[in-house]
Amino acid sequence: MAWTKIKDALAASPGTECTIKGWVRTRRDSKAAGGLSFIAVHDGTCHDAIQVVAKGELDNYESEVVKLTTACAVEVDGVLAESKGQGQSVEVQASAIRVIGWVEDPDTYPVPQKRHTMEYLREQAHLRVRTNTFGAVARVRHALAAGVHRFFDERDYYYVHTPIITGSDCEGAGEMFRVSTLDMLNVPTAEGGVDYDQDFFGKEANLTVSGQLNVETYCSALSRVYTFGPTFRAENSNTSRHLAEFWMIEPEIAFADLSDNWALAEEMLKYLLDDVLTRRADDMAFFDLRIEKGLIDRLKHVIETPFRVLPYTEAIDILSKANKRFEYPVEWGLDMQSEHERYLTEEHFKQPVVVINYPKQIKAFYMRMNDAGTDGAPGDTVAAMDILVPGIGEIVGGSQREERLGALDARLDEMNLPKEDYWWYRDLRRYGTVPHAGFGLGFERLIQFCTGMQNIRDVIPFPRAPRQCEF
RNA sequence: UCCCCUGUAGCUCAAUCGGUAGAGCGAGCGGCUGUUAACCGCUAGGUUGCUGGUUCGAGUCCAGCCGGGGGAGCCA
Repeated sequence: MAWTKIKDALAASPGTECTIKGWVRTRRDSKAAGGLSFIAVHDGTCHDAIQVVAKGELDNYESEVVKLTTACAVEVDGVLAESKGQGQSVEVQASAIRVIGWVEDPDTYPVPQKRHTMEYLREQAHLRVRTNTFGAVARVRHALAAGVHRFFDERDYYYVHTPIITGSDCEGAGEMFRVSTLDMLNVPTAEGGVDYDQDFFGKEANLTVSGQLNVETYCSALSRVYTFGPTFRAENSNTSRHLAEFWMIEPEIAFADLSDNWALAEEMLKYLLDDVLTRRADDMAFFDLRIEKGLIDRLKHVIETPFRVLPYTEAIDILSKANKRFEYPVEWGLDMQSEHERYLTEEHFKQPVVVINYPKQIKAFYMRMNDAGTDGAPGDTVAAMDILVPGIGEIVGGSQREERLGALDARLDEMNLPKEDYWWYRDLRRYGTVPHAGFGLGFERLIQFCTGMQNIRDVIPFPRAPRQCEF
């Protein structure tokens, strides 16, 4: 039962006896000295495969070893030795090779050892993790997720499991997926509409688009909390930066204002970048070499540079004076478009930028109203922030929340939102309300930022997007 | 949802003005070599996304449908 992980075998001393288990990447044969084969075997425990050296004297050399192809599963007994060849320090001199699982038809194996396009591999999502690139993405994704929990745990933030199914339709962050057990061919009606009273929950239910409103309730008792789970948006967006199902990290801090908020976001991003560069140095070196040249330097630059904090009003000023023709208009009160955000973070500042204090009309009802005249703005602003990073654009969106019941109600009225739908959210402002703030970080966009992967569908194991729900 | 590009061997792509379907990689077999993006030779592999139309003749032109990609919007 006991065997050695390839990660450990590669770090062990020559002379060590071991058994490894894994899958064949490549096999190269030599006729020298009665037969000699070099088999690269990987088991996913690290980026590299280990080289197994199989000699012709093995019992099953002619019958099995020389017939091994990419993806065959094998178990190898042997002793570690300093490699006589270039390219690796140690290798396994095999004393026995047992084939655990053959590839039934190597000619039609969908992921042979050759170059593939990302688009093709996306159609082979169940097999693509066997490639260098997707194995590295999977390990980096894990490292980032583990880093998120460690970061928060070290700072006394509690992980709160907010619900996936939500009965409130007031999250207001986009189109939702309906959850229902009603017979679609025979929908019960009442008063001209669907009678949701007969549905599973006795009311309309949807998949969550954000855990924020729920996590605020726990923030109002535990002080520092976060959620980290899947969220769902039924938007018909077809881009390399959007998914219908994606994971989001949403901390919420009590007794905090907007500056505490971006400080936490900046600290977390830098912590995670440093963490992944250290813990997954092998995979990050691969991304730097094969996916995006200069990736590691770019990330180190982000770690070392303080984020630039920029009021929205000032950002509009910079954009309107920029010597650049934009497709969309730049005007105070309009939301910034991708091209504007990209200009600020990629061309003007060339570093992550925290844009704060947006006009209230382009932001959500729960964001805290700023005092009139903040930043010299010509209109009302709210304590919102977006963090923009080169290459991705918006990676974090957050705000200080409106903790004053009167101001919150005024915003609900302004936006024609029925107060009764928000009864439990309003209760938080009635019973021991405190200033608090939080943000959402798109986990897949963070992985894109860390790996240089161009398409968000390639940093999640099984992407869900419009007309894409295979596997 | 909008704009643009695209669909040919397992994969990546050629195929001139509409005139008999090609290569590389991968795979199989053989050769060579402590090999490592190995190398050399041979072999197999095709309803050109689907349906219809124009034509003596369609991978190529036209229409519809389906799939894939890039950009935009929406956002994280």
